[in-house]
Amino acid sequence: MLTIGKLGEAAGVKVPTIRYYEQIGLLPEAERSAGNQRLYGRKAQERLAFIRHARDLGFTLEAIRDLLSLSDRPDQSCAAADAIAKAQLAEVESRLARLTALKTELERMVVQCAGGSIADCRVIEVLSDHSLCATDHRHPESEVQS
Amino acid sequence: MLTIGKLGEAAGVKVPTIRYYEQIGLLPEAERSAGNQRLYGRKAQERLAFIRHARDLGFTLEAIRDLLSLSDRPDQSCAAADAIAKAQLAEVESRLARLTALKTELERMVVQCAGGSIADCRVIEVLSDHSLCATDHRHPESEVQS
DNA sequence: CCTAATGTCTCTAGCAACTATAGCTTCAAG
DNA sequence: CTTGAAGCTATAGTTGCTAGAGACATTAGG
Ligand SMILES: [Zn+2]
Ligand SMILES: [Zn+2]
Ligand SMILES: [Zn+2]
Ligand SMILES: [Zn+2]
Repeated sequence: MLTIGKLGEAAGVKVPTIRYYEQIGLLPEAERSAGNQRLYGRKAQERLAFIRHARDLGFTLEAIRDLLSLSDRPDQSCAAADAIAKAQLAEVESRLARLTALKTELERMVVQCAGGSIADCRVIEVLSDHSLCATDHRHPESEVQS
Repeated sequence: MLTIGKLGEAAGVKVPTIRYYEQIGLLPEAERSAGNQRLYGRKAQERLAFIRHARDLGFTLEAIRDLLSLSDRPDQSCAAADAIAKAQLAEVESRLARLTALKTELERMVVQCAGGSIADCRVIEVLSDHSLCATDHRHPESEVQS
């Protein structure tokens, strides 16, 4: 049995984060020692590692909640899990597209500025006027979820 | 002079957002009409457009605050503004690198899953074990702000 | 001129996913 | 037995908004 500190160290998760996960019901309430301190076994360790890895891959806590409850029913079809992963992939691809456009514009701004005074700064100039941009990089209004 | 609604429409910014910007001091306190409603002139319009464009390019409100106060002193050197833009470019590049790695892993997961039961689901399997990943995609620091 | 429909006002609370602080109690090493 | 690290709870702060309540202002139609 691990204390919360050891568990956090093992999983690469900060202690308050573990308590937060318990509070929102992502981790079950931990066993307690005689002195009221949390104790964790191997199952909790695996669950936390799963959460950490999914977070590292950009899944939201809501998606992770669903993935965890799916993984608790091994006999069912994995279609729902695959759908969550595909949705996450789509989300990442759309952010990638947007960031690529931003990178283009930021590079242009930075390269075009010859230095000098603010009055002649290309950075300030472009920020003041989107028509000086090469691409349409605007923030998409809404995301669709299927 | 524009009302807050017209200004928001003109700049593509929602009304509560404008009030929020005023509240945090990013926009100066607006003039008021006889009936206590906010009124905006051309200068406020330009300032809001600047903010909106910079937000679209991913700058934080803190960075925008600095950029605005720089642009209010046209005689000074633009080095500080350029530095902010370069930092933002670096930030975007690092997020791009990370998202690219995530995309790789998510694609692998999704492609490798042959369907079937959760017990055999490659998505769940990979999420349970980072050593099944092809790249090191771990979270170096901050994320989010789509 | 009156009314109904918008628009605007202030204030508060909520979202994600933590992080930080304060003021305790418990544990382990020496 | 003492001390300092680690744990506990509870609350508030972070970023950049967004949503709601309940009251006042403005505008268009009849
Ligand atoms: Zn410059
Ligand atoms: Zn632009
Ligand atoms: Zn699957
Ligand atoms: Zn991995």
